[in-house]
Amino acid sequence: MKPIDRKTEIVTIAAQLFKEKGYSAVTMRDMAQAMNIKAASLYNHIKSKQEILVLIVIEIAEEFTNTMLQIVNSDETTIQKLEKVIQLHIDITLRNPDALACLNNDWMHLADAELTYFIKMREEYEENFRSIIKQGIANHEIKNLNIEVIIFSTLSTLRTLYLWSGKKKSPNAEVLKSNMIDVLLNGII
Amino acid sequence: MKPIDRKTEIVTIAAQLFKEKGYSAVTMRDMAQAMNIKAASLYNHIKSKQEILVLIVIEIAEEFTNTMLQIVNSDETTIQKLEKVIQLHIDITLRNPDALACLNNDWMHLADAELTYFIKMREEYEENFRSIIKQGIANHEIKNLNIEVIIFSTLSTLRTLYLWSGKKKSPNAEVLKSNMIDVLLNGII
DNA sequence: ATAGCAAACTAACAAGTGTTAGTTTTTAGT
DNA sequence: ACTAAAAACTAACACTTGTTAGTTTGCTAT
Repeated sequence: MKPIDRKTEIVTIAAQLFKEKGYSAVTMRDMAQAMNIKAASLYNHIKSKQEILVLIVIEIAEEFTNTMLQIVNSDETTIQKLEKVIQLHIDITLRNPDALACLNNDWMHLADAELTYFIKMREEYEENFRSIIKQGIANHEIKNLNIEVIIFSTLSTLRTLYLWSGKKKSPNAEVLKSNMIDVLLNGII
Repeated sequence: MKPIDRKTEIVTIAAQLFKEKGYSAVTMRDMAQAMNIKAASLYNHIKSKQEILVLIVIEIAEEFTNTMLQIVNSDETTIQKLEKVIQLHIDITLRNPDALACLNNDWMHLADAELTYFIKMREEYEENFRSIIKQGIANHEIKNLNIEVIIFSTLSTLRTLYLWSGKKKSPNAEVLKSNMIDVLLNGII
């Protein structure tokens, strides 16, 4: 009795396909073929193509948002907070790299309420990240460089972590984490 | 007598649209509307939708490839080489952020020979970058961290620079460059 | 065995896709 | 003013898209 239902299977396969070609380029018939069924059969399980995208993107976005909120509100040092943020990205990405790719590349194909909701979460996340850095600079825990450059380069790296999935040269989670902390925080020279 | 011909206009507008919604989600009718003409009229200037993508992506990819080759083969220090690579990305990105977005997100929609060609250039670029880092580690100019993590985090940041375009908070080219060098090479703490 | 139900199927739709053919308008040089 | 080229247009094509309706298959619990 494997408890994964058909709907979850569809969403999982969809995420894989979206990662490769992007939401718009993947057709319902593509997904169906990947599951060895016909396109119409998908509709016994899901409401629409949109719904699949929402299921992939929103849940993960909420996880990021919620965990980030905890980190920001904890009373740890800036460095510790940053380490936790790095950990958060690595954990979620390694657990579901396809969904992460989707979140990064296909969020703009969300519609209506979900699109608004996603954008709000994304801004909130960035704002919380900014406040961590800001405090770190005030504390002199972090160098007084251009804050936007710091945020940008760190988030860029963390957001594209999903590209590691399936690469032979990628190290395991622990090595990845410690090296990532080293590179992002201490620099490479 | 402004020398930009109609074909260039189409490619420019297409790049803008591709940046917003991705290659697959942009229709010929979308492009036409953005130019206040009908879709069929586009074909007086371009051969196909594919051709537009090729024109946007390949030229820039070649510029990256060629300049990287020069940098690798120059006899400068590793640090100087890395600074030049950062400079390269900033220069090209600021000159044409839309095309850069396209190169990053839509290259997989290239077809046949151009797809192969692009992938070859991309691998070559990465391999050259890797050899710079490798030599830097051998020289003790760069810390002996996991080389793949170094490559990945640096390239991630440089490749997503196009996201700065249109942001109010983005600094000018010089400030951007010096801060980027600081953050990427020396770290933030 | 059989009823019931989940999940597959076939067939079809209306709208949207890239693209072509043929025609008219606009522009520029004499 | 006239001609020729450039660039727009209308109309249509063949195909693909997401989705719906109605039907058949296959499993599970009685």
